[in-house]
Amino acid sequence: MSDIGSPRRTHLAVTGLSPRLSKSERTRAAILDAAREFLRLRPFRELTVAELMKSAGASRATFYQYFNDLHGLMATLLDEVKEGIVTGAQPWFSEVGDPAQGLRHSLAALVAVGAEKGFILRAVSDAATQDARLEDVWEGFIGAFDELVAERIARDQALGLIAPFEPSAVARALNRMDAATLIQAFGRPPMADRGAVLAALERIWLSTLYPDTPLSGNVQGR
Amino acid sequence: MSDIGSPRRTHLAVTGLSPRLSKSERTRAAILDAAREFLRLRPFRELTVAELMKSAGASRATFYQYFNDLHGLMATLLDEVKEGIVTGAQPWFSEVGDPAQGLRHSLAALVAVGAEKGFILRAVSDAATQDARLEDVWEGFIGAFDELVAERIARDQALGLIAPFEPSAVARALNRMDAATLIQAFGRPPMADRGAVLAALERIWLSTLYPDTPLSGNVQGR
DNA sequence: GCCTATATCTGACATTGTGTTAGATTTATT
DNA sequence: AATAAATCTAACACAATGTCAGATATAGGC
Repeated sequence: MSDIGSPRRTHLAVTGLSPRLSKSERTRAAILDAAREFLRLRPFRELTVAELMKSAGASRATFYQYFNDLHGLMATLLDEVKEGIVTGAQPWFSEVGDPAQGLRHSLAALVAVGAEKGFILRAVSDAATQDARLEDVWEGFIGAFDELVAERIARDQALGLIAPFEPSAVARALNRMDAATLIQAFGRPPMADRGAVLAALERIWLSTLYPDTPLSGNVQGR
Repeated sequence: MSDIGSPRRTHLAVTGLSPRLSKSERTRAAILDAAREFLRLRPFRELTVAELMKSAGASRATFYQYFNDLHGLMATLLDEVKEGIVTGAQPWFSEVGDPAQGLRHSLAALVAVGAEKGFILRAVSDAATQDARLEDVWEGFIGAFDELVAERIARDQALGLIAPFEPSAVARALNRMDAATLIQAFGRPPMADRGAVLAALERIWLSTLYPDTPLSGNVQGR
């Protein structure tokens, strides 16, 4: 959790597992909804607090009750995406079954999440450019995968399943490729073809790490 | 040339092939120098016209004599880098000699340029986030390579040198990888190790396109 | 239904940086 | 010295931010 997002908080009436959201929870959700709705169609650079809060149906001052600034809001949106990506990546990381198959499943999940939340990834990476703290959050997010992937590669190298090479630079490059590709393909309308994107990433990852695995199905392109 | 950069221009005293720069040429160069100097160490988000022109030794108003805004300036800086990259990429594109060797040379040149001008690439890609016109320029820059690479792949596929697959998505992914990797590695201090970056890119590109080529030298990492 | 804490609203403010302009002044060139 | 080009100063309007005080509304417990 990135902690960037939230300012002074008041009592936060936690009425048990209330089926209904408290007033402040609803307001907060309305702001996040409005932001998602906006960013699905328009770039972060055009987002202003005033317009956002008009959509959210509250006053500009209220925004600052819930977020320090727009970058804090973006950090919150990123947190939402994190989970989906982390769990989607499990098949390969979990190290059960055929590694190449696991990698394939992980990539498929990554592309699925990317296609759904790509606009958030784009907005966060755009916003990170303008704010040192958010930039740290964003790079921490990607950097975490750098380490996981490098370690995963190293383990299969120890088993002789992957050729011996220094894994960390390769991991970094592949992860940047994924991030940039998802953002390019799904960061804004019009969306690219999911299958084509998946096929490309699969080809590159598998060729690099498990070159003896036959590339399934769409060998001839989509 | 991106045309974004320049505003109203006056007479532009061209005194033949003058060995010395005219006054306006010197001012313009001073601005660009100051920008490069700044961006080598600090991110684009911290660049302001006032501070830039203090370093350049001219008044704030003068800036607007030469550039429409900071994004225009960035477009100009990008133009400088373009050339180096395009010529560096020749070996593979030119299609003489062993393709895998050509690719290797092209990648080496790319990494060399990246290590030198990476901070400009980072600054431009950061700035592109904030300005629709510059964003177009930046994406056009990368998109141009997407097409070149896709065509180059298609040609070797026709010769049976590269496995058959739909080239454009792969080209896009590999190019995004290169851009993001160079920016990550060399976009700001501290700089990454050139050799390690080159080895990683080489491995990925060659595995994907020419998998039967033995990976030279640093197979075991550096 | 009342009361109180919580949340919100309005309207204003100072701040920062942008891009433009007018008119005076410097500098280069011939 | 004369002229044109380049620069300077100083001011302006503008957009957006983040903050604040005080008035007002609203939810939920009693």
